[in-house]
Amino acid sequence: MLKENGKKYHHGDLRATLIAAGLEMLEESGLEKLSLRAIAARVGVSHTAPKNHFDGLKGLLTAMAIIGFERHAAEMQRGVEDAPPGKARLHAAADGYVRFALENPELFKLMFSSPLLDSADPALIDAGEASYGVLRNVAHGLDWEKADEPGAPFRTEWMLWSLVHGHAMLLIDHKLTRREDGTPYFAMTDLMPDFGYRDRVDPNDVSTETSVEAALRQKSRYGWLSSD
Amino acid sequence: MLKENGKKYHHGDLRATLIAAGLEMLEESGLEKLSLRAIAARVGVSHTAPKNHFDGLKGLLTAMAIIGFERHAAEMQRGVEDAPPGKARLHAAADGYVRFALENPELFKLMFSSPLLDSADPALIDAGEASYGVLRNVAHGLDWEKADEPGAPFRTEWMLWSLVHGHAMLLIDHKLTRREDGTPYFAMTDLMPDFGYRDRVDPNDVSTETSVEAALRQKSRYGWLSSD
DNA sequence: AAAAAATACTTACACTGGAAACATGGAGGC
DNA sequence: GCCTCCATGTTTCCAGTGTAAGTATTTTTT
Repeated sequence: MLKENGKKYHHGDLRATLIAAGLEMLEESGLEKLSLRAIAARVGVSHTAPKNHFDGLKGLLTAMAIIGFERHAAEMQRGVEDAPPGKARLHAAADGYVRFALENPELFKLMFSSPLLDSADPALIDAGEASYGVLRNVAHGLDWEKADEPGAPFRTEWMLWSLVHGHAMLLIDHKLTRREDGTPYFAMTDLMPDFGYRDRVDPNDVSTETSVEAALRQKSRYGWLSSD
Repeated sequence: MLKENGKKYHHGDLRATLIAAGLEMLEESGLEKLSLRAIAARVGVSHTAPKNHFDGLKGLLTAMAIIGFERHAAEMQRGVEDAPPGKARLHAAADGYVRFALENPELFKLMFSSPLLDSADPALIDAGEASYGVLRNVAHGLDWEKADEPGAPFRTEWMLWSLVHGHAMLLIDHKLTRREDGTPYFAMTDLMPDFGYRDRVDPNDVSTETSVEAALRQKSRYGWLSSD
């Protein structure tokens, strides 16, 4: 019933506890030093116990990345909802994207470290798409020179995503100088041309979609691929 | 003199051979599966032999990343020199940046995986700055709404770098759909607003530099930091 | 020729993730 | 109440990793 150390043989909610401990240790010691054995030890369980809940280390990391994408989406969505409709929402989403990356650098790197994750996990793909969807919604309001050229709206989505993701990555890797307090010198707004904004654009309206765009949308799941 | 297997005790040029073998195996099997022992085995040498030429695995990976930055710079520079002065050089450099990343995805990831590298290595920093310098030279010709706002030219450099780097990263991580033949759907030109271009801008002309920009330049070494 | 330095090897250690066999305890059927 | 089933966690073992210490060999210098 009770083991000599007072702990029960069955943990109760080992799966959630392992994920939480993993997320803690991830930001504490970095992705490189994270090990299955260390996480299990912190929880007070043998290093093979996680096998019952995850498919090895890769499975645990994947579960952690899913939480990451959910928080990432929430961080952006919160800003979007607090901002008035229009261009302010574009800026809120973009800044939220970078803010999350700066506040959770190791988790952010994990989320985009495909070789360590089970890229085929449907839950991971869904979480990633949901996160990307927030950015996608504001990108569809963007008005610029190439907003009506062939391949739009992917052209617009991917331009915005590349800009935001690149800035986040370069900041995390310490390739871009920051201020004394660690904040970036430029907000995403400062690095964006003064795009126009079309209000009330429905990203799911496919009535004007060309055949090429439709094929792209089917195939790409809005930019996310299910496997490498 | 000769060992029983016919090989000499001294290799001759072990350092260069290890780097070459590491670069081969990197693109063959990926960064995750790369090990010091495997590289040494391919060269036909004991797994501790590299210790005489590199500071452990981190040292070897750093040497490989330096080669990577040199090739990266060369790939961009080649395109720049073949293009006529002006905006064409911007496009050539940007496309070269992405092309290198797509042709050497594992090496590119290694170059920006700071925890695996010796970020303080002066040779690594120099190589990284030289590579960034190619992009920086064309960025200084860019003319856009914010080319004269506070913080320029860093504002312009970092905007361009973020856009290009983000697109390369997302393509490598298979987050953006590609064409059947593996090439991206959009060239960097397609993802850039129609920037104007000012010919004959000298990026090293500091005569009009503000004090803030000067401080940034001193501190950042043009965006590259020597340590994490 | 002798001494010194560079280079590579052998051995050993503390880690890692994973597989296999075993122990425990809760849940549902009788 | 009892008993079996099975989810859960443990123990033990294995192959593989990077690194350090001490040793052997070759080259270079003195």
